[in-house]
Amino acid sequence: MKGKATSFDIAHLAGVSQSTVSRALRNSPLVNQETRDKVQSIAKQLNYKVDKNASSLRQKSSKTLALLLFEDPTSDDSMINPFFLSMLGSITRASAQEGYDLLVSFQQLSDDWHADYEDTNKADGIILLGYGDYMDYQDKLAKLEQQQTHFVLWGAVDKEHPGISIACDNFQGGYKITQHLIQKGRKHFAFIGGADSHCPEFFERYRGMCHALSQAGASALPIQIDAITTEESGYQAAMQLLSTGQKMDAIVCASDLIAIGVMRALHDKQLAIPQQIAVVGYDNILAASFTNPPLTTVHQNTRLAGEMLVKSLVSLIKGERQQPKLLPAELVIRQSCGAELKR
Amino acid sequence: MKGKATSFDIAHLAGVSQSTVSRALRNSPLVNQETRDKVQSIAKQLNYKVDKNASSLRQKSSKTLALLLFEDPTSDDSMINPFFLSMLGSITRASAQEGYDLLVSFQQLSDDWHADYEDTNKADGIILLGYGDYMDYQDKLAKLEQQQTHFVLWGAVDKEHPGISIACDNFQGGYKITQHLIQKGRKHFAFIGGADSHCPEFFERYRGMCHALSQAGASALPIQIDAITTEESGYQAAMQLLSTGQKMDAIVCASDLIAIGVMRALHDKQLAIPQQIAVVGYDNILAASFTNPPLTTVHQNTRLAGEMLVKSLVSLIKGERQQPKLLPAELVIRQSCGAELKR
DNA sequence: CTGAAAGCGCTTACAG
DNA sequence: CTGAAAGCGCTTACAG
Repeated sequence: MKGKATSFDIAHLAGVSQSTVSRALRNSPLVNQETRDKVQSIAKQLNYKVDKNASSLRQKSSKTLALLLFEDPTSDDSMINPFFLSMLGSITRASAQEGYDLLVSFQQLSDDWHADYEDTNKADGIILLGYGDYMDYQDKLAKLEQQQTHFVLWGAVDKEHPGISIACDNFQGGYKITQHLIQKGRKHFAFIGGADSHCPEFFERYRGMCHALSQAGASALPIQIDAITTEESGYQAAMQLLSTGQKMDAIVCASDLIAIGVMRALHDKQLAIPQQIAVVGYDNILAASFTNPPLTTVHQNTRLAGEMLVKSLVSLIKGERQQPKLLPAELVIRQSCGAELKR
Repeated sequence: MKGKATSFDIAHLAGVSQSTVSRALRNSPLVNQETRDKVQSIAKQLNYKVDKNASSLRQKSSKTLALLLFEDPTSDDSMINPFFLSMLGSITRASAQEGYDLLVSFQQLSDDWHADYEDTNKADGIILLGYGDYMDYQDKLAKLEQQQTHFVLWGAVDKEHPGISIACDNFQGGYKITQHLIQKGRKHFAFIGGADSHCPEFFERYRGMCHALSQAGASALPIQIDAITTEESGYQAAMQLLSTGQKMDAIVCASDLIAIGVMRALHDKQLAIPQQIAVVGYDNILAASFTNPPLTTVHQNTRLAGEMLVKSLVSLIKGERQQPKLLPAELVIRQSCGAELKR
């Protein structure tokens, strides 16, 4: 036998028609048990595998999902946020569980989004993941929607924007962690991370924080300084913040990576964490439990998130209607939010 | 126009044959510049995209690579080793750069390896990644080889086993880090991690260590305790090690995750790192720079590794012969290997 | 430079 | 329960 076996080869050997082979291999109840067994055993012997290209072409479905991770335009290619890597892991697992293959690709926002996976019939649907400037890609989402692409989005749940999104409750996360700091006696807050609609996830965290603050009777809004999700950006932002000379005893960061940068800045300036300034993060990446002091943060259940994302997308592909979903945020208390203030 | 546009629709609109459309879209020099432009502009208008299933079926090449990450059988599904996640990132990037899509999947070793990606023509080649018991999958590799699957393997470069492998020089890494510890005055060594042919990567690191030791005139072999690559496993192994009561002042760990567990054990036992016992790891994951004290480790250049893996595989697919490749290991000195011994 | 035709390897109505 | 046939949407020899 030269080259790979095809269903015709099997048909020939089994003495049946090729259509019957196809049916038998797909376990069609239409075909006689005996014939089916015979065909299947020959297929196994020949190490036959159905050609997915042919099958997908014919069925107009590839049983494949595509994961698009878009990255902060400014982040160097050195490192991807560990949080997304962890999401990637859980999405991979969830896809396999649902019987779908997973295509993975990173997108620089600058690219001419070649999210062609569905247009080219390589994937049946797309999962979109990543922080980044929401305004920049909003019209790309609209375009996807208009082309009737099946897709789900990780991030901010928002009725306004196109597509189904799954997200952790960022407002709740920001609220909870701030409330905790207030209980610990903190009074003067700063927030580091983009707090506007360009960054809806960060913005929600910020709004949650403000809510907790106003509930506690704080008069002033917290100081806020922009930063993207990198350690360096967090470091720079903290330096800028400190140079203002404003009084503060707690810094809420939009992500753990930012928080790690902030802690480095505070160490450089010889400010004690948490005695002088408490620092908290968001995401609960592995490194957060090893910082000095260990970082208090908000955990997002990536396993569950990946599952929801995949399941929703699969439902969408099957033509079912889907609702956006909001997952709870969990506070992880470690030492960086710390001790009571010494007055 | 109902449904997606096909090359026939374009042919119709452009007033040429479908074959010409196909040629024009692939920029064939055979077709008249004018015709080509016309076809391409119509295609753009219709938002036409070639169907990859049809095209792959016809060309017998999918321009897709598959990445198979196999995991430690015992590791819970909670976490993938950050080192592999980082490899995954660089492989994704490298694939895109080479013009290939990337299919990602995790394999439990227990599974009936459905590495069917190439058999089903869904991928042109496979990248294999992961620690794990080498003996367990050796025959699977042999089978891949026998089926003439194109694949590259990350891990131990070894003439014996089937397939092309790319690896960091684990022997060199183990050698360098041990040598460094010897210079710092350490005398009594232990190694934590599987040191036998089931785990060729760890074994090489171990052998590098032994070489440095014997070169320095150490008489005895280091104590060695098995552990898989998880924090918990490292913790357990260290506890076991400490319970032996053996004299030691340096623990060399086969991975950072193991080292992190070992450090936790030493803290629990109130042993000062590095004053009483130095600890070093391997992989240079992000968390390693935040441990207390920061972990001395060996860095593997994942960006380069991903590139080599992808490039070698692509060459293999093109029918070129390939050689295994060995990348250098880089020592990353932090504080856990530490201060001079106080005597 | 262009077109008509064959064929990649399947799945699935249609007819029996 | 089975077979002959059509067709998924391309690419590429072949002929002109």
